[in-house]
Amino acid sequence: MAQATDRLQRYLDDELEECRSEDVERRLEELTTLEAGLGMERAEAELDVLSALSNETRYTLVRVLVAAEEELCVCELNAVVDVTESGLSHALSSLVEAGLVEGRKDGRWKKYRATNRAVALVTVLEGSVSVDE
Amino acid sequence: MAQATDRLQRYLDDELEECRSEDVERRLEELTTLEAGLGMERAEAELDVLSALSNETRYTLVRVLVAAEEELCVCELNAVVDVTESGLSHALSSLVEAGLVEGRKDGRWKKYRATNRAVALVTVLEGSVSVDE
DNA sequence: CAGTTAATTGAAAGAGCACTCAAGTGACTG
DNA sequence: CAGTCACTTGAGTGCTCTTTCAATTAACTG
Repeated sequence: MAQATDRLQRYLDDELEECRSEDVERRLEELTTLEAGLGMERAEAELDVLSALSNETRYTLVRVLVAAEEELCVCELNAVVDVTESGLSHALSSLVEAGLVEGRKDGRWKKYRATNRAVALVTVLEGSVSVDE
Repeated sequence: MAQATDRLQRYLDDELEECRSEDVERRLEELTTLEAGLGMERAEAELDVLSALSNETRYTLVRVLVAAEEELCVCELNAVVDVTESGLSHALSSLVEAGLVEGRKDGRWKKYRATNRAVALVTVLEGSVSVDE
């Protein structure tokens, strides 16, 4: 990290006309503040949500449940993803943990539906990712 | 898959009063339509974006760049993440590929800034992930 | 133009994940 | 209450992905 601050010092030397070591200190502090920004634990929670979504099987499940706008049975979801029953169960469990779907037992069937969080995220993703790539 | 459709048949038998094999066919078709929904290539693009974001190093970089609201030099970014110079470069390259940041060379320094896509996603994430977890 | 500096690239190791298989739980059914 | 069915859980394994090291490119500097 010593070398890293050296480089930062040279950079600030370039940007500002002159640069004292206090300027480097201040810039480092600014950067740290940016990173802290919203709390660390919150950033971690967001990362958990992203991790849950960033997998073909799980993202497909979420997309389908959001599009369905109703709860679907595990046996129905089994038809849309290409994994074993067990794999599907694991996937759904991750999504529940991330707060992206909710499960409800109905007799011997189990039904899942998308949460508001899932709807919001999928909507923005579909809006912000354009076709040209 | 034969067993899977058997289960779906029994499920629909339960849900509807009666159920013929055509009903199963129809339901399967509906589910496939839900999955196809927006094009497959679009879903893949979205998944690429999610994969790029779902990593601590990369997500931190995006959050910082979004919060900064200006371009930052690689040497500044080096101060906020805990990887080698090389690791940082790899991370930024992934983010560029996903359309989440843009790079610009300025003399011997290189500066990166967040794209609109990144701003939109981070904003929604921060909004939809509540503190209570 | 030789030397230093900023950043990138490729290869290879190490860690982390997503599957599957086998076994288990809870709920209906005859 | 024994059997079947729907789904879940845990352990193990192969594979992907992140990171680092070493080498390279590109730009300024004396």
